[in-house]
Amino acid sequence: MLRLSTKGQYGVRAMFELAKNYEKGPLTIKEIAARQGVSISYLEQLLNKLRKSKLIKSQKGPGGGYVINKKPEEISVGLILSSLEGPVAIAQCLGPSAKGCKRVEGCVTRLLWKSLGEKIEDFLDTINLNDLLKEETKLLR
Amino acid sequence: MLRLSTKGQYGVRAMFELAKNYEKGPLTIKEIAARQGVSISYLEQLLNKLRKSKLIKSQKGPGGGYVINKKPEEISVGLILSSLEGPVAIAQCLGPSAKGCKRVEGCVTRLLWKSLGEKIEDFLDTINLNDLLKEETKLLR
DNA sequence: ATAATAGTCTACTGTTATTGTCAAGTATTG
DNA sequence: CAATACTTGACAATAACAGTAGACTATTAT
Repeated sequence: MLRLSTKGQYGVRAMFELAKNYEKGPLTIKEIAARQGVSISYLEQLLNKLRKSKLIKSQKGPGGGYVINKKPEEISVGLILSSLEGPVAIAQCLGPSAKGCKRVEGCVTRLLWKSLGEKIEDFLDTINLNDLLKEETKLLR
Repeated sequence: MLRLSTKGQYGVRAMFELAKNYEKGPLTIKEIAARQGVSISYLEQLLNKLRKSKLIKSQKGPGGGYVINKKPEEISVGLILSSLEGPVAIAQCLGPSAKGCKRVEGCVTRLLWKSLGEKIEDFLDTINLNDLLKEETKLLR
């Protein structure tokens, strides 16, 4: 239960690659796709969304590619995921298109999902790309 | 993102109804379905799973129905959800059928999803049906 | 006994979201 | 101006979800 789509997973991994590379200049989509074993076409869509939410910027032409648009410590995993998949919405009655559920008032389970959602978002917002970078150097040691 | 299926939502609500009723004897599936506005056939499947994991017991024949099999405070929301939908598995590489991902060692994002999953399970395990009952009386006051 | 009640089980179907692929086009640099 | 690389939108396969249907079994009250 509560599976995250591959979109979110690939997206975070791509951002992680970009963060690792951000002082060396742009990374081509081809390179990112190769490192992750994902198709270029699919990755394009994700990077597109991330670019539109200003988390990354792109540079065309030879030598171009993608770079993160903020420092790694300023980009939380929560930001990445909400750019790609919208806000956490455990139940429909909590999402942007809330409708149908007539028991909004006094609905105990709704409160439950709401507070779970908040817990998750809090967690995701406290973790940024720099944390992941540090985590990796720790693992490789 | 991270939507919970209706299966989980209906299941928790059904268990909540049963908890409210548990001292008054069995509740028929018909009654539960009516209170929730869900079809009997669909609800059956859920109650079946809950019965198989011993969270509820059933009684056939006139006057029969379903009753919870433990005290409300002994049934956590986490238990209910994992009976219905299996364990929390944010990413495939964490689930029971983990396969494909060759970067298991040193995969930073995998650790991220793992600890998120644990956070979620911890939260769900700390909340039981009695908590929800108390919450409701608070809301109705 | 037997009729009425109530749960059990399995198979099937429509819908929706996910997970991609493809192709034609646009912009930038050397 | 050619090579490189990003942009966009349409489309298709697959899987998961959500729900329906029907035939069956067990229990109780009369």
